Amino acid sequence: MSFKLIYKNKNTKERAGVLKTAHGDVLTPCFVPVGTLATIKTLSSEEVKACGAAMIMTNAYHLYLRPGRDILEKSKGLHNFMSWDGPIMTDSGGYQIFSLAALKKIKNGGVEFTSHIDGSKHFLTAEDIIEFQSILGSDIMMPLDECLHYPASRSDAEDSLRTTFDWAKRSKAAKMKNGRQSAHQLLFGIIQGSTYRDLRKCAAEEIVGVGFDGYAIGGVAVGEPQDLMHEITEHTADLLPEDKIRYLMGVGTPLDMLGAISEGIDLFDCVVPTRNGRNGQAFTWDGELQLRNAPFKYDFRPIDERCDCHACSNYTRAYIRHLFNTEEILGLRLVSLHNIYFYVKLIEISRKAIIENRFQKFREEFEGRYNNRG
RNA sequence: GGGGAGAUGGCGGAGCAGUCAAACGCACCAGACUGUAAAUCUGGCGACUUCGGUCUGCGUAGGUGCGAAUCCUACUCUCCCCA
Repeated sequence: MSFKLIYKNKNTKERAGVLKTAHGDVLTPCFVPVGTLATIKTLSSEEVKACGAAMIMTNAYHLYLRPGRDILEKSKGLHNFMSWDGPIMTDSGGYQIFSLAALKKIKNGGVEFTSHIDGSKHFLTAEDIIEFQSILGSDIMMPLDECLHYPASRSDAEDSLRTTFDWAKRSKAAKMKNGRQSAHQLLFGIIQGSTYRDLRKCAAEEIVGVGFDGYAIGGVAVGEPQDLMHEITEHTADLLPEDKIRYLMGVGTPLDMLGAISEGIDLFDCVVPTRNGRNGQAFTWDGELQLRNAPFKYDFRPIDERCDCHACSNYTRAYIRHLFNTEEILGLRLVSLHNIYFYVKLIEISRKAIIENRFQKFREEFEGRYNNRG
């Protein structure tokens, strides 16, 4: 058993648990920062750790292109390569089929794509992706899947589901075949199905039927309205076994995450705190700040007066605005650092509230304050 | 003293009779960003506006012409070269 449920409210759906991995335990709910190219952009592994992040995510597809298999093999895996000794999850490249659609073609057993770097052609099967992730030595592997845009036609969603299911089975078989080399690695199943409730149900049954160490809900936050995203998330989460970890892929904003926790989600990853941070947006207990904006010119308070992260303990909004204004790299770093710290803290505090049976009240208070910015 | 070049919106800099409220860049002001081809992208940037327009505008003052940032005259100011 890799996942243990520690607390589950009888009337509501939020849960607290612990996921055991080869590089340590992950307390859930948990937010996982995204470091696609084996770096949480602008931050060192030590800094990310200091933010309190328990686990990070990188991307197999991107690392396959650069630095490539050879270097990762010779560096003795990803943990060693990037000096991160905690748990690592690796995304397969399924999202890149979505985001780099023009460069991709789904063929029997895998995906053919044109490298966005040098234009070279590659064909990767579901098995290749698993094998590569075993070279990376990640603690959690994701199978190749297809993530559709919103809106997707029903027939596209059905076709895509068949592909994703086929890849899921092949991924699991490939992992089994790897034997001892992958024995310490977890493999999650991904539930797709776009916005079609019955397809989500069908996908959940099939994927759960194959049996994975955890279950991911994919294909959300791809352009659909917020309400719909939550509706699909809750509906899909309800279809998953209670004793397995549930991962909502690519979500989200602070409000999205608290909503999803209420829908029974345990794990999140999202680029928002880092990408938006690099673009000058800071997340605080009082809402979001666009630190590049003129009103911060003379604002000598920290980003968030309630935050004790490195950036908030030492620097002011006026200074950070100045750094953005002058395109100094430190600005990107300080806001990225704060945002990750804030995300991690928010979910940590949520976990505590869940265990103390007061999560809904906490969420209400947080939302009230967060939306009432000023 | 002689000869030459030029003055365009916050700055740099196109335009050289109509399609010019004036390219482009910078600066400035906003907005977006959800399993990262993102330190990126989008929009605004004379005034007023019932959002259709209206007015004021390309050093200053006149003039030509249906029409001028664009042509002519004078003036003011800058820069370069020669003494």
